[in-house]
Amino acid sequence: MTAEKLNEIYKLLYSRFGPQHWWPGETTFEIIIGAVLTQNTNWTNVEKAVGNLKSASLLTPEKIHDLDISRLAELIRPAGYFNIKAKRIKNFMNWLFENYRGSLENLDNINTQRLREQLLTVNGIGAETADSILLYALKREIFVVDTYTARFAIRHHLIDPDAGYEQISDLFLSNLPQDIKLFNEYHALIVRLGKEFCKPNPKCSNCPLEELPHTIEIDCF
DNA sequence: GACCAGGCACATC
DNA sequence: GATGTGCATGGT
Repeated sequence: MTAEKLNEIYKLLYSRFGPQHWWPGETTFEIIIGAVLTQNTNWTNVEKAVGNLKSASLLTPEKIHDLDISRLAELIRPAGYFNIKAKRIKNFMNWLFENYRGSLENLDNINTQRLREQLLTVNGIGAETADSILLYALKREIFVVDTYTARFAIRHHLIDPDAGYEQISDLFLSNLPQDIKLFNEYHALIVRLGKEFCKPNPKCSNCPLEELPHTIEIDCF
């Protein structure tokens, strides 16, 4: 039941919006940095911050690891929360250098769940950031849950309104084929839907999913 | 000027 | 274990 519904929704979203080409980033490392920078922040602000790092030719693990934290904070200022995010990026770099000699390739040998647990030990990397890194940067079979995803799942009665992160992520993982490309595109399409229609305010109108039976719930966050 | 944006950790009850 | 708060820029 849920599986069919998720499949139907996916087809509707894909036919309406087409492929979203996620994650917008040229390298694995850029995607990881972007995953931290985008925490509770508009993507256009993240692009400015990433642009600053690129212009300074600093977008490699070695350079960021060596970079002075106050300089890093200054460069990522447009992404907001720049002091805390500079710390979080540094925490990730320290983890990478202490455990994997600073090489992202060395993560390839690690089992997905074990890697997820390790990422979650890094201060500043929570469930969504870890999962974004795992799916979009490291190409693991993981479904990312963000604000848009939670709002979408609740409004369409796919999940209990006070479900936690793991529960929502499990909804997709358990009812979709285990396909990295599908997980990638589905999440990106939910975000696209969220940006254009499924907002907290104003409420949904002219939503592409309006024709779906039993899926429209106007109130709730 | 208010509201929102691809969260997270920490304090407090 | 739930609930509240700080962190901050930039677009609408």
